[in-house]
Amino acid sequence: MRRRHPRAGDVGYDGAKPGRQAQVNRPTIKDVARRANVSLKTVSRVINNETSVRDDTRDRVQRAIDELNYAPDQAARNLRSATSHAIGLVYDNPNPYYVISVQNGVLAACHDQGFGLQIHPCDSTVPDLADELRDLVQRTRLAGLVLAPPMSERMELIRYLAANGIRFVRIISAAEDPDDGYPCVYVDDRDAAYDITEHLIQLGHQRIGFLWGGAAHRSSPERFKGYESALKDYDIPLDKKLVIPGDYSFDDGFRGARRLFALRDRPTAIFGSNDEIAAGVLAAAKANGIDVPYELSIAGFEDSPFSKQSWPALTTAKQATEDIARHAALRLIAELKPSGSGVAPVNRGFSPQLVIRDSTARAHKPAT
Amino acid sequence: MRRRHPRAGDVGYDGAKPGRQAQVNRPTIKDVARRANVSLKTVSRVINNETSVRDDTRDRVQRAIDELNYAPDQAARNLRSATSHAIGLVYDNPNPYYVISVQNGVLAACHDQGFGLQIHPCDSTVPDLADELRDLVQRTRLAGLVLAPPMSERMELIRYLAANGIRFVRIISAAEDPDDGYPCVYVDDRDAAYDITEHLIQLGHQRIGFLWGGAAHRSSPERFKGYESALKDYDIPLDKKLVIPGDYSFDDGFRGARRLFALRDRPTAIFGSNDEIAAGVLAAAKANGIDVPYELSIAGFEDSPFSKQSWPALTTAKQATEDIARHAALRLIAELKPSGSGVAPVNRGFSPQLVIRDSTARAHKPAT
DNA sequence: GACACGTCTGACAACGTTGTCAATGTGCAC
DNA sequence: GTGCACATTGACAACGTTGTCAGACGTGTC
Repeated sequence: MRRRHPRAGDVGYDGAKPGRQAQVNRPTIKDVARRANVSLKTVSRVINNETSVRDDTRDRVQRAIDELNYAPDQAARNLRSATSHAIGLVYDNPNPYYVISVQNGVLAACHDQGFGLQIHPCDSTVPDLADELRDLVQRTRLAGLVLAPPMSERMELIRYLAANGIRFVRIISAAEDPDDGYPCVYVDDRDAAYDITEHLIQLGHQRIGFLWGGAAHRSSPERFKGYESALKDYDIPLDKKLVIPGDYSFDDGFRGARRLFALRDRPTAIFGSNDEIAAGVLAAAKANGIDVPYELSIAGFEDSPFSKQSWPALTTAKQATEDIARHAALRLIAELKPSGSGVAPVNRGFSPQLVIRDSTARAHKPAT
Repeated sequence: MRRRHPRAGDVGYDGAKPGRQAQVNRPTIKDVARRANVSLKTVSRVINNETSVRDDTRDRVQRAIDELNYAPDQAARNLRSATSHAIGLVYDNPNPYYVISVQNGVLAACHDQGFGLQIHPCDSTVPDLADELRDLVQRTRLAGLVLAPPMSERMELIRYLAANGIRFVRIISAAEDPDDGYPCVYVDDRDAAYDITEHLIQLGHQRIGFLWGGAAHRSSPERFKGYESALKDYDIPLDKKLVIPGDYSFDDGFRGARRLFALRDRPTAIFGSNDEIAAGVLAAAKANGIDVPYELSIAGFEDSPFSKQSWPALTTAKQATEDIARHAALRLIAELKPSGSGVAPVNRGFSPQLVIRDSTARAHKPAT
C-alpha cells in the first residue's frame, strides 16, 4: 500500500570554481589614504579612534572610508597588534537555554564593542583543560575569556590562567563580591533561593523538600544555603530526610521526588534546584497521581522557557542570564581597552527574581 | 524576621596589569626552521601537509615542532593566505536545543579539520541580510558559511551569496537532492511526517488533526505533505477543518488544539509539526480534562529533550541534527580544500526516525 | 626674528606566515 | 660521463595593518 515519494541518490556536485575565494578587490587602508590624501598611519589613527587627529582631517578620512565602504581587515590587524579583537566564551553546561542566553549576551556586548567571539564548549572534567584554554588563547590570539560555571569556579584553573597572563572574567554564583582578586560577575543564588523558600513558607508549608543540583556547580550549595537560611529565619527545623542529593537533571528530580513521596511524613512542597529538576518532580507527582498544586507545591529555579510550558506552570526564580553574560563581556572588554568609553571594570552582582506561577499554592492543614 | 546575608557593594578591581597580553615568546615558524635546520618554507610545507617533502626532512621538522610545542599563528596565516581557516554558522532559530545541536555538530567538524568557527545568529527578516553576511565573510575572511533554515531556503539570498563568490552549504528540508546547483545537506521531513501519520493510522485513528509550523520554514509544508500523502495512501479523506495554520510555538499548539477540541467531530489524534506545538496541545488537553493518550493521541516532531520529559512522553521523529550539521560543515570544508582527505563534496540526505513513546495509543472505536 | 613647545602627520619597519620562482640534488637513460 | 626530468629545498616578497620615531607645522614667548 505504502508508496514513498521518489528519493534521489547522492549526486555529485561541482558548482562554483574551486580554489581561492573571489575577493572582489576589497579596499584597503591604502586606498582610503590615497583618496583622503593622507598617509596610511593617519587612516589607521582615525580607524582606531586615536586622539591627535585634526577634525577636518578626521572628517576627510571618514568620508573616504564611507565612500569606499572600507572595513579594516581583521587578520592583518590581529597580526600586527599581536592581539585579536576577539574574546572566547568557555562553557560546559548541558542546558541549551542557558548556553544560548549566555552566548547571546556575550555576542551583544562583542557586537557593541566591535569584538569577535570564539565559542568554546568544553569538558570541564578533562585533566589538561588549563593547557587547552591557554593554547586556545594563544593560537587564536584571543584578547580574553568569559568563563561560565563550572570552569569559573575552579580556582586552580583561574590561578593558572592568571599566572599565564590570560585575561578573563568569571560568571559565578556567590552571595557577594568574592574579592579574591580575580574579576567576576556574580549571581546571588542564595538570595533567590531564600525568596523561593520564603514564598513556600508564607503559603503555609512547613515540610519543604529540597533537591540538590550538581555538586560540580557552586550554585548548588548556594541555593541550599538560601533554603536553609529561610527555614532558620522562620524557625522551621531542617529535616535532613527532606534534603536529597542529585544532579541538575530531570531524572534526578524524578527519582528524588519518589524518595520524598515514600516518606512516612511526606512534604507538602518541594523546591527543586532548577527547573529541570522541578519538571522531574512534576512528572513523578503525575505518575503517582499526586495533584499539583493542591496536594503538592513545586518550585524550580532559572525560569527556563519550559517552566512556563509545563502544566501547571512552574513557580521559579528568573535569572537575567543574558544581561549577566553581557555585563561580563563588557567588563572584560573594558579592562582590555583602557581607552574604551564602556563600562567601568568593576565586579557586579545580579539577583534572580521570584516568579510565582501555578505550581505553588496554599498548603493544606497538615494531617497532624 | 527576615535577615538576609550580608551583601557587599560593588568593589573596584584592578588586578592584572593593563595593556598588551603577556605573550610568553611563542615559538614561530622561524624557531622551528632553525631547530630543524631547514628553511621557513619547508616548515610551512610540513605544517600544511604538502607533498614533496622528503620523509626524513618531514620527520625532523615534525620533531622540532613537537619539541617546541609550536602551533601556527592563525592571524598571520589568515593574512597571508587571504582566507581564514574558519567558517561561519548562520542561524535564526528560536529553539536552543536545535541551535546547540547544530553548533556542536559544526564545531566537531571544524575541530576535526583544524578550522575555526564564527557563530552568527541573525534576524532573517531584516532587509539587508545579504549584505550583512557578505560583510561578515569579507571582514573576517571567512572561508565559507553553513546556512541553517530559514536562511538556507531563501533563494534570492543564496543566489546573491553565490554571485559574490561566497562558498556555503545549506541545511534544508527536502524530499530529495534539490539539484539546483547549490550545495546542501537535506533533511527528509516529508518522509518522517509520513511515518508519524502512518503510525497514527495504524493505531486506528481516522480523524487526525494537523498543526502547521512556521510559514517561514520549508520544513512546515514538507511535513504537511508527508501527512497528506500518508492519508491518501490509506484512503482517508483530508478534512480541511482538521488542518490548522500556526507557528512552531507552544502557544500556537495550545490555541490550535483548542480550535480542534471545539469541533463537533473532534479528532482522536493530533500531529503537531514540532515538539513545542505538541507540548502546547498536551497542555491544552490537560486544561480541557482530556486524557492523553486514552482520549487523544498526540505526536510531535524533532525529539527535543522535553519530548521525553513531558507527561506522557511524546511520540515524535528524531532528527540527527548534530550529524546533519557535522556533515554540512565537512561538506563545506571538503569543497574548500580540494587537497583535503575528508568527505567527498556531495549532497546528502538524512531521514528522521520515528520514536514511539506514550502519547500515542490505539484509537477508541469512534462514536459513529 | 629666533626659539621652544605642542600638535599633528608621515616614512618605514615589523608582525608570522605562504606564494612564486629559482636553485640544488638525485636517479636514470644514453 | 653527460644530459635530462623530476623531486626536494630555499630566498625573497607579499599580505594589510599598527608601532616607532622623526619631521612639519603652528603658536606663543622672549
